[in-house]
Amino acid sequence: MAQIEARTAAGMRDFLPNEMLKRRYVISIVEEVFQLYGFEPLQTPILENTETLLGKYGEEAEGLMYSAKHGRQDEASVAMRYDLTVPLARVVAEHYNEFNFPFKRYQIAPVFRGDRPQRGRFREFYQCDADIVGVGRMIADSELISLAIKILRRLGFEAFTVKINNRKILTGMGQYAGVPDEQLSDLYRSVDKFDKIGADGVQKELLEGGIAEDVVERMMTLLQAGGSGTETLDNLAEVLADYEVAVEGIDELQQMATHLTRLDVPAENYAFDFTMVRGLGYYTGPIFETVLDDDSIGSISGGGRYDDLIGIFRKESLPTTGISLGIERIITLMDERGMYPDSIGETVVQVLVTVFNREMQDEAAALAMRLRNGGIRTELYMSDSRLKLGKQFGHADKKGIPIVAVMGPDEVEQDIVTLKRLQDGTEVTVKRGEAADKVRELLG
RNA sequence: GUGGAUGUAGCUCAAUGGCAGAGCACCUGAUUGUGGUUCAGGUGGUUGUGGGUUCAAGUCCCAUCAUCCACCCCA
Repeated sequence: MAQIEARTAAGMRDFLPNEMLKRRYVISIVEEVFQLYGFEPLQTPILENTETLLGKYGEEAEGLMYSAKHGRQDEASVAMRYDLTVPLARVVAEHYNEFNFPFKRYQIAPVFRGDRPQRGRFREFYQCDADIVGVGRMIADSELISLAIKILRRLGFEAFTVKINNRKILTGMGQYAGVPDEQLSDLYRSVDKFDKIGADGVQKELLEGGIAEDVVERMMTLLQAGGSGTETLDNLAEVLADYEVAVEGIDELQQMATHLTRLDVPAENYAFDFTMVRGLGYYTGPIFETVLDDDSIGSISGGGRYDDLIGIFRKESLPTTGISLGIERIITLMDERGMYPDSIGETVVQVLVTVFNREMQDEAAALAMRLRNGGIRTELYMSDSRLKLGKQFGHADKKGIPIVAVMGPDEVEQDIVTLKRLQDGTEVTVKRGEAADKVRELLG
């Protein structure tokens, strides 16, 4: 029988133990800060009814969605979630009467997209979302930005900027430019490329899109008017004064600027950027995106207000805003920059208890239990081949276990144990009863 | 979905159409109470897969699959 080739499916990854330790470190910090801001955990199924997921996107979503089949054909079709936002909207509608609003939840969980894999782009990846349901005021959006900044700082990032824009302003600009509604998405797409293709590139695309030359000229001026001061907004408000929706959007950003100061967000950490669009069609108000000042990897967090989404599942919608941390990118960056504390290490094991020979097996097991009962993460050596201390030390070394315990005939006779710290070769003998405390001391 | 590049040992990669190799990793020993360093030896291959050209194919041709890169898209 031919062997089956051992490999993950396209775009899927294994996380081996040493990677898991890093991922868990990042996730634990993110989760801790979510809770500091009063968000509560939520878990939803990986599979949802296909109808739920198709919700708003129809055929658009179909191309990227994994459908899930089983032997029975006579049930409603289900598919794997491609984000955590649509399931949240479903949860809110389904459990509406069980919640007190505002409802603040976070969720860190895998999602699936049948995209073609590329660097930093996988078919299974983690999303890390915090959302506030039931508040239309700008304090909610502002708190999300404060939250994201707090998390990034805790993880060790310093030079970054949250770009802020408002869909209402973009809509107003579209009206100002005289772009018909059905061409608005083309306009946004071009504007969004500003970082990549520059002002000239955007200008060219807009002209090719059939927008009049003088309008393009004026739009280019508007787009490049970003900055963190509210005077930026004032200037924009003058130009767009005739477009109600734009005025509303500008006013929202002005409110946010005030809130952000109160929420410990310094002016150098955010900027209004009218070229920032974000792809999602469901945003209705403020949108935000975080980029590192010293790396071109793209955004490491993003979000915005989507007041209409819950309306897909309920007669009346609820104002909602949310933020998503690009945790896969964040982890990639932290790997590249070595931003993990040394304490994470390569293994969870703190001590390897060696087995001197088969006769000493029970003594070794007893010592392992003594250490475990003392709160030390302990591996008891086991092997089907000949027991050799050198091999056991080698095992500890390769695995990154910091301390090795040796208990040979001499130690048993004197009721002691030899502990060796591999890193610097420090070796001590202690009474067995004091082993756990001594290990803790050696670990520093 | 479009275009390009690359597939050789577990990993990183060599090999003018002419005996499939190196480094690292792994295993054994030097070392029967101690890892890393060193030294000696060893395991490991249907060269992604299927066809074709040739006396001869890792190498050339076709197809296919996979990976990577740039687009498209990115809920």
